[in-house]
Amino acid sequence: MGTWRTHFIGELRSTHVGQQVRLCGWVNTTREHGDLLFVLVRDRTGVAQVRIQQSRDAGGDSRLWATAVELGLEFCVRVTGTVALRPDDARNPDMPTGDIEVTPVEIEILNDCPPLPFPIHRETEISETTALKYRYLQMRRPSLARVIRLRHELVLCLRNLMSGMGFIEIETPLLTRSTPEGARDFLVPSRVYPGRFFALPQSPQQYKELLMIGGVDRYFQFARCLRDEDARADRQAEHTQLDFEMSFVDREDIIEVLEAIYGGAAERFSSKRLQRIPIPRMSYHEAMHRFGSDKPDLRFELELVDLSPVFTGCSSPSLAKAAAAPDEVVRGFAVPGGGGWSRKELDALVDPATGTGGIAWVALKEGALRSSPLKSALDGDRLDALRRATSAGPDDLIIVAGGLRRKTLESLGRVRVAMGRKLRLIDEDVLAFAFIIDFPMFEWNADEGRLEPVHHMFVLPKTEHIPLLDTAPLEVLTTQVDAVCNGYELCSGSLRIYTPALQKKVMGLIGITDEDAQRKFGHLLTALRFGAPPHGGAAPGLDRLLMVLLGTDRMSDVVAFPKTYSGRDLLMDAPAEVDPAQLADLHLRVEPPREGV
RNA sequence: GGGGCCGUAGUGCAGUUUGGUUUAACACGUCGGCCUGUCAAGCCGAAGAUCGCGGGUUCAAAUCCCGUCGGCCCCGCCA
Repeated sequence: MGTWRTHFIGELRSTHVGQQVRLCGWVNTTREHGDLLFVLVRDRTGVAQVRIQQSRDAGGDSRLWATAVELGLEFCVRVTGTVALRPDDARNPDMPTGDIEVTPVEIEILNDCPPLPFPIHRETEISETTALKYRYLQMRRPSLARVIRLRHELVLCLRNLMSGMGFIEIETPLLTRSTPEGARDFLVPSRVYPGRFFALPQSPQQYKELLMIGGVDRYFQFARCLRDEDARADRQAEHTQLDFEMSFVDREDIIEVLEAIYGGAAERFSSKRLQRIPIPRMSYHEAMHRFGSDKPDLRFELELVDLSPVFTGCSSPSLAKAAAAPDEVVRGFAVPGGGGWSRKELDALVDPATGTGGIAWVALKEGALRSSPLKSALDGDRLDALRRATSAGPDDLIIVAGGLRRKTLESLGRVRVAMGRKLRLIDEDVLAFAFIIDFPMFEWNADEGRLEPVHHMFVLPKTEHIPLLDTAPLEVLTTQVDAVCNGYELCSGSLRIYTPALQKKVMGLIGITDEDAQRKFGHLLTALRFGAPPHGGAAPGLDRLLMVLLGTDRMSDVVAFPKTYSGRDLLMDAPAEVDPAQLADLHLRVEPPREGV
């Protein structure tokens, strides 16, 4: 405990009565009653009451009183005194330390404190700007303090778990090289090599493969991953992954590790119950077609169904085409009770700015068509067929979309989630984990006219699909496995390509020339030649895991010092300009932003 | 790159739709006073706001318009 203090405040109980204690902390609140003053002092473990009396004839101490009345909120103090039992009628059963109070012999003001930008002891809402600027004060509030502590305990638990399973923790460089593909890199200019740059890692992907080639066999690390892309509520420029990799394994072995991680974390750190045990698996194809997402929220239904038969040969040219074309779909679902929604509510469903363009709706009233932009296409018995296909009730709303497969399914998926929220179908006490498997290897990038990897170029295809690389690369499925929960992607993993020939072939398919491959990935291709073992791994995101365990939808709620939506650090005021001499050292010259670029 | 919401004392907010009876309200905090068992203590009083910034419309702007800055959220982006 050291010499500064004898006890943590939150541990004081009636068993300490009579003991001399010395406590350090902050003034949580003060309450003055003429001759009697109550000061609540708080440290990270809790709050306890200190009682000071003024009148000497009642045992008061004028010097002590003079100090005590000076105390303001959040003064940093040390209190030396005796733990006393409170009178029976003055105990506070709502307070862990509510049976006792401290009678001080000395109160030392270690540091005073100006009026606060926001209250600490009362957890009022704070604007994001103020909260982030004074994050160290927000951290004194029990709610954030608890999250930060929980994050530590989760990390500790996972570290022990990984070590127990034979993984060893290895740090990989933060200063590394930029590689093509993937997100935009954060760059660090080299002073020693003019015109050259380090990149901060988007993930330790190549290093961990090199560790396997190095015979490490089982590696893990809590890795910071940095990507210079725009934020989302669940996405910061930097985040942490429990990165791991293992040799001589199948996909099943990776899933086993992930089950241990997620099972352990959910059991120890969440009061929510697992929806299904063991964690169910679903193919990418099934997830996209049933839920319109590769990270489906399985806490509610509203599943997408095939509506092609309903619209085959209908009078709407786009739906008729979508029902027939092999690369298009027509799907939809019924929204219970949505038939009576206003035109405004219905129009809000279809907004290209929110990624729900191309959505159509059919509003029913007492089983009949109330209104729909598809009215003319629902001639004859098509309306009945649509009702049957979606199992729609008489006053439901039916959501319909047809068009290019991926875009249409994703639009439907967004509407599905919006409807799940609007109708409050989501059970907040559930953790609906799933493993998504059998991802395609590539998707077609129409803008650039080339194949690009769905995950990354190191993913090993399923063995039986390797021949398809030559004949039908878009049909190749891989060993990738994603862990999802409550609509969030928590983790991505896979077996990796471990022969130089296959790796070169995949690089060629995505348009990397042999020359480029050698220049940018020569280190890896060379390493693969030296008896690289079959290997694979995954990288569970720590921040997102905490989010679902705690039930928050904002990553900044689980990070000690988060950035703003636009990527600034309001506390340190970063990014910031630097001294011209620093730029000169780095051989850099700053040009003002160009207009309209 | 595109779209939406927000910005009013230290903090959180009302007022903005329909410009003028508003001296910009309320709560917490701050300051002063009262109070011997409070625990979101209570009671009385006071100070504290060029309504994010710039421009415009108008007899008159927190309120309407344009621009800009900042925060939040979505699409794109994020292997």
